[in-house]
Order: sequence, then structure tokens, then C-alpha cells
Amino acid sequence: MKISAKARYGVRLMMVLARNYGSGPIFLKDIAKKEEISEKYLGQIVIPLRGAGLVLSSRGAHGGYMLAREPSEINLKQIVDILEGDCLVRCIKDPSACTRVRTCASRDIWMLLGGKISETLGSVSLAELNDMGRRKMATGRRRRIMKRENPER
Amino acid sequence: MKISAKARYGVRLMMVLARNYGSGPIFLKDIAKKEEISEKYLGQIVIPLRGAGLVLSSRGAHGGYMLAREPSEINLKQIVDILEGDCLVRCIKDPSACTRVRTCASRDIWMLLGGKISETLGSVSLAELNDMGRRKMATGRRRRIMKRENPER
DNA sequence: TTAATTACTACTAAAATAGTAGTATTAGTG
DNA sequence: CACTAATACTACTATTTTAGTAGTAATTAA
Repeated sequence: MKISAKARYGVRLMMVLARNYGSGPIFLKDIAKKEEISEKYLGQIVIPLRGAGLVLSSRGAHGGYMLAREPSEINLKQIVDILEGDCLVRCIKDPSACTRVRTCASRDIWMLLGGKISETLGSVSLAELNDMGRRKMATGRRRRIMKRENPER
Repeated sequence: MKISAKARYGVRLMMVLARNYGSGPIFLKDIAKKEEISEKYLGQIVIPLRGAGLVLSSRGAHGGYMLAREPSEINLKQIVDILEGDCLVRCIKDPSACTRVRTCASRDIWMLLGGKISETLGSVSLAELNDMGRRKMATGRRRRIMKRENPER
């Protein structure tokens, strides 16, 4: 049970776009370089995000990508749902996938779990996720400074 | 993001053992037939469960498998952790897997999600899961009877 | 017109998944 | 003791998924 590189890269891509929201389109090339992800692969990932209306693109010389709405208005469930094709178990989306569905008790736990996952991802916006990172880097910086100032502790 | 057949089958296997708790060991063959799972494959799945001390086995003519403790004392996180090899993202278990760990903000969301998943699976015991199924079958039966008695509705 | 970007399509190596198959070991029974 | 029926162990494999690479076409600002 792991989440794919596609979804992970997609989230990172969206976080970069969120951090640059409001300053025009930015190049995939730059995101790829900064995030150390293959530009070509990222190019495949951004297509469905654009298709779903989360991202706007412009082609040509001064093209690039930008978020279609504010970072606070895009949550992680939206991103992951687009990039992470299949759900936990097939019989949730498609009950006809298994003849045992009607009496299957184990299916209940996967539905419950799927709900929790959606709930968790849906509760965090790009804005909030970036804020979490900012706080982390700030405390990291402070700790490093303290260490330098007071090396005994 | 899906959970493997191995983990799904393992949970179903454990649910059967839970329903038969207290009445001696039961054969894998019977579980496999009832649950419509390959007996050989189930044989591979039960090994790590036994290794982790969740299941007891006895070999020979009247052998079989049984739970090592009460169904209320075994939860789904224990089962899934054993059968579902890798976690959401590798850098959670092994921070050295990625050089970006220290500043990576997206890692936070995967840790948060992983925690929620553990929490959810850890909160449901085999006993409770079987009870959920029992209730479902009871209402299913009642609905069917009502339907027969009052077909117009 | 040219250079730089996105858009699209096809292909592929490697890994994971979901098994199958066969043999060895163990233990109760006639 | 031999036989039978179960678990234990090991090796192999077809299929699918993953994580890309590669190349070309279309678009647009300068």
C-alpha cells in the first residue's frame, strides 16, 4: 500500500505552483529542476491536472503553468484522486466487480478506510500544506542558529 | 493506491479464524473453498501471520490453523502491517531514502495520512469487524423478508 | 522566422503482483 | 509400521503496473 511517484510528484508540482500563485505562469523546466524530477515525466503528470481544471497552461515562448484558483481552494484529495487512478479496492467503485459484495464483511473496513483517507486528504489545502513546510523550515533555521550560539546545549 | 490481494485475503482468512475461535484448528482447504481463494496462495499468506504470533498451526492429519488470541485482541493494523510490505512512502520508515527529507513539505502530508490509516485500522478488531458483517446480514435478511411481504414498496 | 515552450503519442526496462507447482515434513489412524 | 492428509518450504512464472524515455507536433512571443 503505497502512493505512486505520479501522485507524489503531482503534489509537489502543485505546491510549487501554489507558492508562485499570482505571479504569472512558470515553466515546467524550472519546477523539474528545482524538484529534481524528470521534466518529461512531469509533463505527463500535469496534463490530467489541467484537464480537471486545477491548472491553467499557456504554450509558446513565454508559456508555462499556473494554478486555476487560489491555493486555499485546492485540496490534496482533488490532486490525488486525479493522479492515483484506482481506489483501495475495486469493489468500492464497482460493486459488480465481485459476486461476494452483498455479504462481504471485509469490504466494510476498506470502505471505512477509504473514507478516512478521503477525509484526511480533503482537509488539507495547498495553502495549508505550504504553511506546514514554512513553519518546519523556520524552526529548523532557529534550531540551527541556537546550536551555533550555544553549542553546549 | 490500492491494497493488495495478499492483505485482503489475509484479512478474510483471519475473519474466518475469528468466527471459529474456540472450536479447534480448521483446515486451510476449507477456508480457501468457502472464501473462493487459491489454497496454495492462502498457504503463503498464513505463514507470516503465524510468524508474527497471530495464528497457531498444527501439522499432520488433524492439523489446521487457529487464532493465537481472542478476536477482540487482534486488530486490522496488525494484520495489514504484516502482509502489506511497504508503507505509503519509503522516506517515512527510512529518511535516508531521500536527500530532500529535511526540507520536504509534501512528506508531512504522507506522514499525516499514514498516521490516520494506522489509527483507523488499529481501531477495529476482528471481533468488531465480524459484528459489522453480522449486522449487515441480519438487516439484509430482514429487508428481503419485508420485500417479499410487501412487494409494492 | 526562430527559439522556446507546451501537447501528444509511442515505446520500454524494471519491479511488483498474484499466483502455480512441486517437494518435504509432520502427525494422526488402521 | 505404512498410509493418508494436512502444513511448510522453495522455486518459478505470466501478467500488470510503474516510472520513466524519446521523439514529434503545435503554439506563441520576440
